Amino acid sequence: MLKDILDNNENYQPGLSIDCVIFGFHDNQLKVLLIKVERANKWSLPGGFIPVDQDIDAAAITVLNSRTGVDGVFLRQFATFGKVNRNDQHFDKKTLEYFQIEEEKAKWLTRRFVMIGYYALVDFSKIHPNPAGRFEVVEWIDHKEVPELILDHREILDKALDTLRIELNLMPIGYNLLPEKFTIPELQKLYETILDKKLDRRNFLRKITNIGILTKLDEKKSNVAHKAPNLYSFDKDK
Amino acid sequence: MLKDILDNNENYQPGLSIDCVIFGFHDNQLKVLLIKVERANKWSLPGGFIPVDQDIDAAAITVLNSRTGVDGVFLRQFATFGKVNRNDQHFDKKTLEYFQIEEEKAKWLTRRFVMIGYYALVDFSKIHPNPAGRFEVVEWIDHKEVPELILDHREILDKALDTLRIELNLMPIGYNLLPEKFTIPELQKLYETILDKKLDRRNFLRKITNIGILTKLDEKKSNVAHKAPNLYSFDKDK
DNA sequence: CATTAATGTGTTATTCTGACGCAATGTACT
DNA sequence: AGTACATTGCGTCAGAATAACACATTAATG
Repeated sequence: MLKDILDNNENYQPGLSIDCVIFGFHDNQLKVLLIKVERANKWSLPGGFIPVDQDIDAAAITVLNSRTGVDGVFLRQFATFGKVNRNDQHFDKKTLEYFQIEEEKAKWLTRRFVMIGYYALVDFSKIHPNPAGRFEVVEWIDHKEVPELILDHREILDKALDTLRIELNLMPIGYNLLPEKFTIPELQKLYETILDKKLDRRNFLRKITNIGILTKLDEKKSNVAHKAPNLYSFDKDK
Repeated sequence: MLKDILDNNENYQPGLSIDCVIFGFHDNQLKVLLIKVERANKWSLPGGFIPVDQDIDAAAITVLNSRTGVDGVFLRQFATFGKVNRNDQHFDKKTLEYFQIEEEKAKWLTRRFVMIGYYALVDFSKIHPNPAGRFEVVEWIDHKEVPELILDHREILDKALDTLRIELNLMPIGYNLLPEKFTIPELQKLYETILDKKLDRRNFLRKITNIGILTKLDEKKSNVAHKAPNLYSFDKDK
């Protein structure tokens, strides 16, 4: 895969890559999809290169799709990172030998890479994390327990979360992270988890219903302890 | 200059450039700094390439500084543009011949360029637009009278303005565009011009002073018609 | 059938916002 | 000199949005 790209590196935008911060919500935790390749001892954000004949937005969709199998979801560019030392320390001599990459072609890979960051919001229940190969691990990790990441990926993840927090107040983002039918308490937990603070139940309900994008379904959640909460769905027209 | 870069193109990030949307405020107009090179019939945003040994933020500062002579001002990345057709149609055959650029090196220039957009807020009164050479025109143009621009520069300018409008509500941006001492009515005109709508004098005063970042000076504007307005300055501590 | 831990609905006080009234000031004109 | 006038400075008030809190309702559990 990597070797394919290097062998045809003239088909890819040089010194430029895309990383996706993919958020999901499960067990009242905000999860991030991280990958770890064999031989590496640190995790990283899923990323990819940019074919010269693809818009960068399209390339980002490709990255997201290849890892999660979904498309048509919320995907948004949030920042571009280009510190001088953004070269890929993964690819030291030993690794290059291991992958049987010729030194000449390695130059394409080991230069400074400018990275365009996207973040995505996906419905956790619909995703089956998809490793690109046998030597790769793809996993959902609670954003509060993210281990050390390669390069500046930690900084990038933080920036993505900052952006998410700001945009959460500007548009009804939350719905992308939940199944089609959901309860208000679930939605509130999502907001609380992202914003990392407690919200008042009653004020939250009023605010969220006042926006007018929720449809109250004639259906209640079953098999739950205590009072069964009503189910809602997102009105896509608005 | 361009030839210098091409002759040493290995020192520059390939397929990547920086454009700056530089805003100023004068005569109650929001101005944008645009440039026009000889032989071109359209205006464009000031831009530049990215030295491989410079952070992209540093490269943006260089672009800003080379055109305006100032630094240390508000400069902020707002988006990255990478549609497939973002190649520089400036450089058709005739132009390349005119600049005596060899075909081989021209390839470096005529490929698809991904562009990182920054916007800057500068104090109009301190700027002396600085053409890079004899064949270049640099001018402040009212944002409402911007002529047709090259490529997607119009779209980029619009996006910069959108971002400015949003961030105007999030942080006290206005001050970067005014001289050290200014009056509340001046500040209000600035807000009205950026947001393109009338604001109520009294409500504006209340809101802006409540933030607590303005210092009322013991000084009034002189030589003005009618009642002399009080001067304020920006409290940089906050 | 009472207990319990949730959900659904309502009330009140406070703050924020928008719309407007009026006096104070300094220039310009007669 | 005195008056008209445009603009600034300060205040008021009603309505909307927000925050804090009380109480009744529901359904699983023992």
